[in-house]
Amino acid sequence: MLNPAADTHLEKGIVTQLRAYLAQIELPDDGRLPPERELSTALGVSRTELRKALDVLEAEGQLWRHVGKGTFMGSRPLDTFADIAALARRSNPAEVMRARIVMEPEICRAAAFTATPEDIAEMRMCLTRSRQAETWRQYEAWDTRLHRTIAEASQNTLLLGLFDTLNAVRRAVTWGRLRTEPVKPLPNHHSFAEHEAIVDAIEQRDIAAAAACMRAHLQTVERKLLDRQ
Amino acid sequence: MLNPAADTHLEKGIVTQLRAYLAQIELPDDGRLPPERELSTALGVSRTELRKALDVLEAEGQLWRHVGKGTFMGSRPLDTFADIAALARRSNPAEVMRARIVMEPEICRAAAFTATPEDIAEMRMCLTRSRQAETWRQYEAWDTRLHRTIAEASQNTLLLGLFDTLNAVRRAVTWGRLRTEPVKPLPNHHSFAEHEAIVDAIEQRDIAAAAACMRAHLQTVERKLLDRQ
DNA sequence: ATATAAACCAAAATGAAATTGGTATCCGAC
DNA sequence: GTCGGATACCAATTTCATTTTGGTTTATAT
Repeated sequence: MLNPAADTHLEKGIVTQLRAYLAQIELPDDGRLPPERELSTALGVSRTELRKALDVLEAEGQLWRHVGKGTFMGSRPLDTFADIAALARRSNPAEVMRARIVMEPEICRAAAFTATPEDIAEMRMCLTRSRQAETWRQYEAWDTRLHRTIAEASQNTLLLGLFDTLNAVRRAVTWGRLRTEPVKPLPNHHSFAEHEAIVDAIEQRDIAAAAACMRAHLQTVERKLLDRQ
Repeated sequence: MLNPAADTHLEKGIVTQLRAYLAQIELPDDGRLPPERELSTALGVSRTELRKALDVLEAEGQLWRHVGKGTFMGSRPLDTFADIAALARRSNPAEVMRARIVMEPEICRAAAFTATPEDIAEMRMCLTRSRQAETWRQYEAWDTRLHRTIAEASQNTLLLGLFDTLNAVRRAVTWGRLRTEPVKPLPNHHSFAEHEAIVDAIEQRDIAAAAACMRAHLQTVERKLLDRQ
């Protein structure tokens, strides 16, 4: 290796050799090609050199790689974070509350316009059931269902899907000591009146009030989370 | 067991016994309760009888069960379809526009508060690049990137994830003839001024204006879609 | 200096084994 | 005969250890 030009030429040679190999090889449906360790012996080059060549092709966008998965021809599938677990891993309770405050009032605004009497009846049922709850767990179940019923009432599949995603992340995020203690919710719990104000606004088709009440409610929830030592 | 009334009474006794047990027991976060085999020995009843009691509570909606998973307090989680393809299949352009009008103005409002100068610089770049676009395709690329930069500027991973999901559905939904024709965007295209108003508002930290401008922009987009024959 | 081989790491896939709600069967008690 | 209890079995699901895979480091030789 006296000459750096010869060196470069050799590396490029591996790239072209790899290109030729990939052009002739029969690939499975998912475009996955053999693991690096196989490929290197098949091409008669060291794994280090093969990886350099793969780096080039990856930079060109001809293939993509992922640890544990393998190396694939074509472009990487959209890594849209629709993955609940991945989202929950990167997020935290503060973000969840902020996201709820951003989304739910507007969903509630839409729902005030589109909710059917049947929707509203279900909301009322959630209200009474949550008041009758004997444990925090039961209360939370009816609270969650109320919020989802409102999202359903928006009559928008996509909004409902986004709401569900948010909710799934909320459940998956680690709340730690923020969790409620195992005591029965008191009758003067702030959420009762706030929930009723929301449903009232929806029933009266007071669109602005519906959004405002939902926002106020969620802000109270957020504040209570911070208050708890 | 000479008396059928006594029989019935005994069964109800198991139900109330189970209710009392569930009220006192400490449940894990997911509301899962011990497997039937444990529960039956813990309560000193046969599995058959326990299952009858569980059937009652399940009919009441107090709990739900699933083979292999277990028995859980509360109501069955609705199968959230966070799957992009499934969402796109059930949705349509109208829903996509409505969802954008619900979400993006509020995300924009948050971004006006949290955007860094670097974020704003990137938004400005998107503005100039979209003006220079030679094709609709290029224009859309920069338009999409502008909207996503705004979502990034909200500094909320979860909101960004929801925005990405919405965007993925938007791309996946069938637009048909609503698609733009392959002509270069005209310099007086409505979006240019609207985009600049949005970025201006964000830069001046005019939170209300940022939300309002984004809402106005998306409403214009929606109207233009309807105008086109 | 550079390339190679080897070892190691964490993410992901894989597969066997255990768990769990649901169901059928058999047996005994009344 | 009917009903409850015990047992065994089934299929869906989870759990856990193992393997595979791309990425990284280290040591060695030329």
